[in-house]
Amino acid sequence: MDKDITIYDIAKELDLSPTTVSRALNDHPAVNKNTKQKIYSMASQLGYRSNMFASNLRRQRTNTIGVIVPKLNSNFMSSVIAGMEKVANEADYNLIISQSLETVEKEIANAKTMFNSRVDGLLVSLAFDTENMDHFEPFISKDIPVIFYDRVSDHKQFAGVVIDNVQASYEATTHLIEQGCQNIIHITGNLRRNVYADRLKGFKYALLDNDLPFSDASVIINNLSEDAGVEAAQQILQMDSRPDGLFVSNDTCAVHCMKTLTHAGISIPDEIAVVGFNNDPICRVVEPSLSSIDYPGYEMGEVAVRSLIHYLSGLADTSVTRITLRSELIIRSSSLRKGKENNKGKALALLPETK
Amino acid sequence: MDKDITIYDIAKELDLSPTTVSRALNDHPAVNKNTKQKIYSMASQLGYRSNMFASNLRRQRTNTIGVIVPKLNSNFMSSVIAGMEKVANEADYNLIISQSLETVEKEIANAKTMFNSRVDGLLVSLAFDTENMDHFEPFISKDIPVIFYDRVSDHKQFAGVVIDNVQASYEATTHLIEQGCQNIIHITGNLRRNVYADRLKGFKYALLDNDLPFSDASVIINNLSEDAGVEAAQQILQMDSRPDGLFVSNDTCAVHCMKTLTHAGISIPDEIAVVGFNNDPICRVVEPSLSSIDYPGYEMGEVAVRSLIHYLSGLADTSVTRITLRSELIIRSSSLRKGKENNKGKALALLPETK
DNA sequence: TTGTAGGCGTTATCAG
DNA sequence: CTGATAACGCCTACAA
Repeated sequence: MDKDITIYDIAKELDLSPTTVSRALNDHPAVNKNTKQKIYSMASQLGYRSNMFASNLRRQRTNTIGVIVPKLNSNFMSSVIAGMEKVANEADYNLIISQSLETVEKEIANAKTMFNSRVDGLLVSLAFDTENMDHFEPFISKDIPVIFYDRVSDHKQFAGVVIDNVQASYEATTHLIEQGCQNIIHITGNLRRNVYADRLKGFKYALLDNDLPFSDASVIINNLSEDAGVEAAQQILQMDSRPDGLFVSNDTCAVHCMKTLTHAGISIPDEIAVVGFNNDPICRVVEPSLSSIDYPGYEMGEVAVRSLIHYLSGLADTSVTRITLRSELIIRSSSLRKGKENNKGKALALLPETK
Repeated sequence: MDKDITIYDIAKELDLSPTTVSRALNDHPAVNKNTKQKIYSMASQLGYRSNMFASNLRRQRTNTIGVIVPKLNSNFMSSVIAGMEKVANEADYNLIISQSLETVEKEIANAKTMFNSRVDGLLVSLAFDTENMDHFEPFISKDIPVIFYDRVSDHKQFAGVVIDNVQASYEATTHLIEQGCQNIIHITGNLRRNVYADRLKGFKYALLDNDLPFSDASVIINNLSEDAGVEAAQQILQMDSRPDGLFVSNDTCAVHCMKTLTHAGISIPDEIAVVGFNNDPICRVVEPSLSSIDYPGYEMGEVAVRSLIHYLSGLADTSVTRITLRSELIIRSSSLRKGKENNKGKALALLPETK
C-alpha cells in the first residue's frame, strides 16, 4: 500500500508552499489562476485526495449529517433518504444513517453514536414510543442543530419538516363521508407522535363539520403493524353497530385490516369503505386497491437536508421552525362507491385553517 | 458552545500524562487498574468524548464501513442494513450508507465518495446494470477490502456473501413441476448479475432433471419492476402455447404479473401456478398469496460486516471468498394446486451439487 | 499573490 | 507501569 499523497507532495513537486496548495485546492480567490491550474493538474496526476480527518480536526467540523429513521423498509423512507442523499452530496456532506426500529432504546443509542461521531447536524424522525427529548440535549447544548422530519417533536424549540396531517386527514375523512359513510372508525398510532395526534384531530374536525358524532369508540389506537391491522378487524367485526367507513393511518395496517374484513365476508367498499395513509405501492396490490394519502418523501428529504445546511451555513432563518409540504388524497376502489361522485373540490373548500 | 474536553484536561485534573490517559481510555493492559478507574470516572465527570478525527488522523483509519445498496425500499434490504448496523455498532464501527438506485452512474459516484471518505472497507450489492468493476480499483490498489453481498461480482478476487441461488431456483422450479406444471416460464433480471444468472441455471437444471424441454422462449428478461411484471403478463397472454407455471425472480414483479393475469381471467394457481423470490411482506397481501423464496437478510448483513471486520483485524481467512447462507421455499396458495402434495423432500433429494 | 509557523487531539515510539 | 516527544495532514493568522 503506497503512501498517501499530501499537499506537501504537491507543493514539493511544484516548488510552492503547502499553504498555496491548500488554498488552491479550496478555491481560495487569492491564488493566481495559473498556479491554481498547475496545482489542480498535479493533484489529479498524483492521485491526491484530501484527508478529511486532518481537515476536520483543524476546522472542527465533519461535513457529516446524522440521520435517525424509524425503519428503512418502506417506499416512503427510502425516498426520503434518496432526497437527502441528493442534496447532501451536492453540498459535499456525508450521511450517516441509522434505524431506531421504532424503539426509544435504539434511538437513544443512535443519538449517542451520532454525537460521538461529531455530526454537524442531526435529522430525526421519532420512534413510536419516544417520550422525552433528553437524548437530544447534548446536541442542543453544543449548538448542533437537530431538525425533525415527518415525526417531529412538539417542543417549539425544534424545527421540523412535515405535511399538514390535520388537513390530509380531514380530506380523507370528508371523502369517506361524501361516499355515504356515517359511522367511521379511525385507526391510528401512538398519539404522542404529532402525525397521529394531528390525524385524529383532522378526523374529528371532519366529523364535526359534517354533523357526525364523535366518540372515543370511533378510534382504535395500536402500533399500526400487520398484526394490529388483523386485530383491529376482529374488533370491528364484533362491534354492535358495525362501521361503514375506515380511515387508517398507515397502509400496511389498512391492508391487513381490509383483508381480514374481506375474508370475514365484508364487502369493500360497499359495506365498509377504507382509506389508508402513505400511498405505499402495496395500495395498488391489494384487492380492492386502497385509497390513500400521498406524501412527498423525496422532497421531504431534500428540504430537511437543505434546511439543515442553511442553518449550518449561518443563513438560517431562525424564525422558520416548521416547513409544511403538500400531500394529496389518491382515490382508489377501496373507498369509491358506485354512483358517488368524487367531490374533492367541495372537501377542500370546507377545509379549516390549520397552521 | 463550550470548549471540548480533551485528554489533556483529564490529565491535568489527575496530574497524569496525556499518554496514560490515552492508554487508559483505550483499555491498554499496561495501565494500573486504579489509575484506569480514576481516569474513567474523571472522563465521564467532565463529559469527555474522544475526538475521532484526531484519532483517525493519527491511526490512519476511520472505523467506518461504506455500504452501497441498490435500493433501500424493500423489507429485504432494510433487514440487511439492520443486521449490518448491529454488528458494526458492537465492534465500534460506523456505517455510511448510500443507494445506487440501480444505476452504474450513481454506483460509481457512491464509490468515489466512499473512497474519499476513507472508509476502512466497503460492502456492495451491485446495481442492475453494472458491467465492470473499475470503480472499485482504487480500493483494491490501496488494499481496502471490498466485500459483496447478494449481488456479487463474478471476479474471483472479490469475496461475497450470498445464498445458493441455483439451489433456491431449482427448488422453486421443482415445486412447480410437482404441482403438475409442464410449461414453465422464468422471468428474471439482467444476467450479468449472479443472482439472476444463477437462478436461470437452477431453473434449467430442474427442467432437465425432470425431462422437460428448455428453450430461450422459456425465459423473459426484464428489469423486474412493477411495469415489467405487467408487460410480461401481456406477453404471456399472447403466447401460442400458454405456460402453466411461472417462476419470477422478484416478488414485486411477480405480484404485478399475477394481478394482470388474474384480471385477464386466468385462474391462479390452477391455470398458471406462480412462485416469486424474496418473501417480501407483499406476498401475503396479494390474492392468492404468493409462494416465494425466503432469504435471510438480517443474517446476510451480520455476516457481511463480520467478515469485513475479521478481514480488517487481520484475522481473515483469505481462502474464504464465498459465504453461502441458507434459503427456503415458502409455499402459499399461488402455487398450491388441490390434490397435490408438497413433495419438498423429494425435490431436495434430487438437488445437484452446486458450489 | 505567496510563505512561515503553529496547533487541532490523538497515539506510536522510545525511554525511564 | 508511566512519561516526553514527535508526528498524522491540514488550515489560519500573520508576515512579506
